[in-house]
Amino acid sequence: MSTIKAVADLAGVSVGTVSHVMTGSVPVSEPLRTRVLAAIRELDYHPNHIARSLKTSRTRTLGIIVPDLTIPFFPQVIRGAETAAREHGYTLIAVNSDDSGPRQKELLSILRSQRAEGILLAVAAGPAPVGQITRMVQAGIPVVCVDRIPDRLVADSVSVQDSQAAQIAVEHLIEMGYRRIALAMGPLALKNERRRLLGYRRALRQAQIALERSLIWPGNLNTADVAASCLECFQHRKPDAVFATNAPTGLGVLRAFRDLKLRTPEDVGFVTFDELSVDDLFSPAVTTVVQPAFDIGFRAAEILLERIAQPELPRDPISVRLPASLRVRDTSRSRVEPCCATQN
Amino acid sequence: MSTIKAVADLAGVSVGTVSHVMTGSVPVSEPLRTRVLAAIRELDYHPNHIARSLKTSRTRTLGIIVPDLTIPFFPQVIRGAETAAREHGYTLIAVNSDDSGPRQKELLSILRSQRAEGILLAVAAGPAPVGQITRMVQAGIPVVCVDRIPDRLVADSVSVQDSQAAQIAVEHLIEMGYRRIALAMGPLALKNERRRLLGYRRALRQAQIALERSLIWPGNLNTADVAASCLECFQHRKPDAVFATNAPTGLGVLRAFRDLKLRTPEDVGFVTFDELSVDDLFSPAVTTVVQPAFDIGFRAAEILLERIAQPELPRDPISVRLPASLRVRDTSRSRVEPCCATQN
DNA sequence: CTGTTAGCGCCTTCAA
DNA sequence: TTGAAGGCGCTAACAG
Repeated sequence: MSTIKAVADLAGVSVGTVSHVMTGSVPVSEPLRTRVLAAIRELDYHPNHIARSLKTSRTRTLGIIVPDLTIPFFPQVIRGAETAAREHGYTLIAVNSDDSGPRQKELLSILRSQRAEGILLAVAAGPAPVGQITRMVQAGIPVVCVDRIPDRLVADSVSVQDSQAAQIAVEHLIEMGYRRIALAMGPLALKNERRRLLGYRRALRQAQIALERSLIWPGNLNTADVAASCLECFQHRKPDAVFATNAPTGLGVLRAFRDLKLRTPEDVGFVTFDELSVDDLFSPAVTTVVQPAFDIGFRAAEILLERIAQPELPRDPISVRLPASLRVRDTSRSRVEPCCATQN
Repeated sequence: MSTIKAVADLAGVSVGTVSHVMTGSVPVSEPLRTRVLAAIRELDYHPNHIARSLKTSRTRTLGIIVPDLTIPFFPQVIRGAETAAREHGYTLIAVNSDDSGPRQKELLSILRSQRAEGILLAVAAGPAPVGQITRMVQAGIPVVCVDRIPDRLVADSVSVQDSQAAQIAVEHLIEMGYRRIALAMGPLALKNERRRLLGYRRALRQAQIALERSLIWPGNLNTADVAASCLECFQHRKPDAVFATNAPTGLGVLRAFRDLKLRTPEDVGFVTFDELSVDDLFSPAVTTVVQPAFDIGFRAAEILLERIAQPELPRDPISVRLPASLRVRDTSRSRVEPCCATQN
């Protein structure tokens, strides 16, 4: 691997001159410029970012920690963040926490050692070590939370308008004629889930439907477990529709439907957060609350980059909440009023 | 951000001693050890990987370039590679090339500047600059190709057994009673696609079915385009089954079926490479050639790490071809012999 | 066992 | 406009 010195020698100039043509910070005469450029090509020289970073203490690197890259939502967030990062000459490095608190801690530490200039974080569902994050921010490494918003943490965050999203979903079900609407949700420890519950309650209240505690089913984000407990729940008090507040839960509910031989929407209505299948080609075509995943990543990265660019301004935490949209498909078409579906 | 010197000062030792307790390369007496550890915690010290790398010229970082993170196949490959990397104390950084040759070139350059110690590469579909890759390998940065194997490039590679995978899919269709089997495939410029074509031909030959040129439909990996041209193809000579050699193409074919109001398997049989939907919950449940995506990533990373560990051994290129499996579902059950489906 | 010190490759004053 | 030189934070001899 050739060094700046090798280039300088070959071009017959000093390392300083080579550096100048590379950074463009100081003007260099055309003949020297040309010779340097030729030497660079000749040697297939790739400047050592490591050394540059050590000198400048700028790595131009952002980190993003997600629970699991194979959940379709996150790659989109990453693409959004990557796009924003690239526009500013930054590289994004993505890692998985497996929803494990300890692993997240370790990753945060690694990223910090790598001197990532800022971090996008979809917090692990487990007990989150808020202290570490606070310390990072205090140490001058901005952190922006995406999607998952941890409790008790004052930080920038970008996510969907949880309660509004849940509300439109439930309102839609109500409009379709459903009344006994169950809420299959994730752990109440997650703020997002609590806010989705809020939207659910609000929709019911506005429709003057009494809330039934037994129709609220908290889960653990594990599809198999959700499927099992959902079977259980259906024994007791059968709802006429189910709204799932996240994708793993939604899949679990669908599995339970299959095992119970329940058809949607004939036997039970269904709406879920997040696209469960790749395309509209498959049935049941599930009515879905679609999050602006790319935009969430993009906006979060923009905020992060701004914090990096202006570290001295300790403004109040920025909270961006982007609207979700409802994609009405087959699973929520009521038997009662089959022709009133509001498509979009 | 505190430095090793700050830790040394606080602990009342020299920087060398701190370094020793961190790396464990040299024994340190217990009392000093304790004091150093305390100082590290006290200062929330995170060793600067940048500086360490500059000194040791080891970054313990691997790069992986994929066409598009949002294609479900790749996150699994990445998880596999990440797992292997982690077992060896390496970090994996993943980036998207958008199937663009120039972008891939740029990423390779960035990764090289970052001093990634090795690179996993799923080459962009466009014209691939083989020279750059060869140069990297010559410069001592091993490259292992995953999934996509470029032409005219002598390099390590890990992918699925393309021809075998295609063959079992087509054999299955034949066994199900289909005879006029169309092949919806990607560009012939990709070696993988050519090998899948080979498997198709072999299956037909062994079943003594004549090959019909008009039933081979090369495409461009774009779902919408495939759907359109597939409609076209169906005008001419209607096959009784279609085998798609990759996921975007498979989706395109399904769209065409929908537009043509063709049902599977009643009107036409269908098998595709790669899972199209998340779960078995959706219909049509598509018979699928499943690639061992995680293992592909895992094995590729292992080979890469071995190359890194033993740079001096210029062995012949390693080519690993992992077997795919056929997941038989509904779209390939023949009307002719409805009860003979070989489940697995 | 512990401390000292010379660079790793680069950027950036500062002089010339 | 160009060159020389210090030092970023750390590790790895080496000396004590």
